[in-house]
Amino acid sequence: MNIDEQVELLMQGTEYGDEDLKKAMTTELRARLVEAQKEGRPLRVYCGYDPRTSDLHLGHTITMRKLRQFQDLGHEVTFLIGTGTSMVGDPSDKDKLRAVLSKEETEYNARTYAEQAFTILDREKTKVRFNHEWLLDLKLADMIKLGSAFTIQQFVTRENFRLRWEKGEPVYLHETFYALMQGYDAVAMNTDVQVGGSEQLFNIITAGRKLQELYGQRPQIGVLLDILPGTDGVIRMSKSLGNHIPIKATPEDMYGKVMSLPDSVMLTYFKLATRYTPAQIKEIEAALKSGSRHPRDIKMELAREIVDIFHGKAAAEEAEGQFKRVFQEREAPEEMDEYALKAGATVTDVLMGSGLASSKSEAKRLIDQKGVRLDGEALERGDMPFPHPGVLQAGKRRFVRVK
RNA sequence: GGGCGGUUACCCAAGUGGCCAAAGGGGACUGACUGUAAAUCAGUUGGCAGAUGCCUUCGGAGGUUCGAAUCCUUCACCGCCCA
Repeated sequence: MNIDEQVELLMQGTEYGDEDLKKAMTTELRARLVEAQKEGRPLRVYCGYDPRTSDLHLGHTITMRKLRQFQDLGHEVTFLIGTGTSMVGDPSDKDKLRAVLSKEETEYNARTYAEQAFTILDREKTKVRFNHEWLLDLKLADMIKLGSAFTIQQFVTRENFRLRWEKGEPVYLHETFYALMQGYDAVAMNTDVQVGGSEQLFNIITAGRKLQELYGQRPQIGVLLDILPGTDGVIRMSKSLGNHIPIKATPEDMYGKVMSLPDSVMLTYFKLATRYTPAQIKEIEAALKSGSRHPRDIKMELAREIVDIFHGKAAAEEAEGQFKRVFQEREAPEEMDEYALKAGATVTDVLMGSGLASSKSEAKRLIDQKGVRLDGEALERGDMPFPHPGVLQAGKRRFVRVK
């Protein structure tokens, strides 16, 4: 891959919210790549992860995908776990104060986090580091030096703080340390490139670069990635909003969730969450625009790719097969949970016993809404004895085989 | 330390003595439509019961009242302001 192609790949999916900044970063990245090649040294690249959850979703993986691209181009990648920074909690993408985590929680999360990250990163080539190693040893004198590079105004005008300020919510002093601490990570590791979400603009570009200069280093290049929307297609993917695709989801579930995305975000997904190259994505974009390919088929390709990444090709194909059966042909899936019919059980009993309904009222509601079918026929009453063994269906996609 | 305000169902949020299982929005679920969706439309969204019936819920505990999410006491947590 030549340098131009490398730059195109590495800048794929980035979002700076400002064209000039994007141009500047692209130019700097290009220059640094040329230089590294000439000197025969890899770039030092890192991304920091806040170990406040152990349950990763697709949104968490987009920076890992980017790191992997650097890795594949021969650069040195550090997976940095924010054991020090998490004591503060990044205020960047929240309009609320974040809870401070205990050391135990943090360590547990960090371990499972890294483990899941290796479904994307190359384990052999990845350095894992913890920023408490250098952050917690900082002296007050160091903090003063770091603090001298920033003004109160910079923080007050930051949108997330400003909103809280205006709403009369507290903004704690220690929250402002976060940017300094993250910036210092770049200094401590003397990095060339830092990858992060676009909400990391302040931390990476303002704080990181400024502090590196303060310490006589060359400022890093920020590779800021666009936000991955959740399954609603609009809001950033997050578990608390319930619009996430967990990477531990079963292949079938993952495939179905991807298919439920609105068409409008398909390309974003290709750019951020798949192994596709810029050239391949351009092709898809063209096919979509000209109408030469059905959007549904393109989305199926996306779903296949994403399931493949986490579960492998075979599982992806199987998930696709099941999806076609259940949704396109409206038939029952091949594999489903089974439930042993007990003598004298009513329809309601079976719905509850098999977990299709969590209460009798819910069972009744489902039946009233014509959402319950046995072998394709709607059941009318909940209080009648269960007619006969067969495939029991609640809604469109929940099935149980009653024996 | 002082003054004031808050705590409601999955989330946000209305409700200031009976008409409150509790408005509205979001989310979720069901149905129609469809390319699987999205959008749109209709419905459901505490539990139990063969209907207008009963039980549990409005931060915790206790009290006033025929009757409380609503009033009082107290405890806990949170916020704002003044020092």
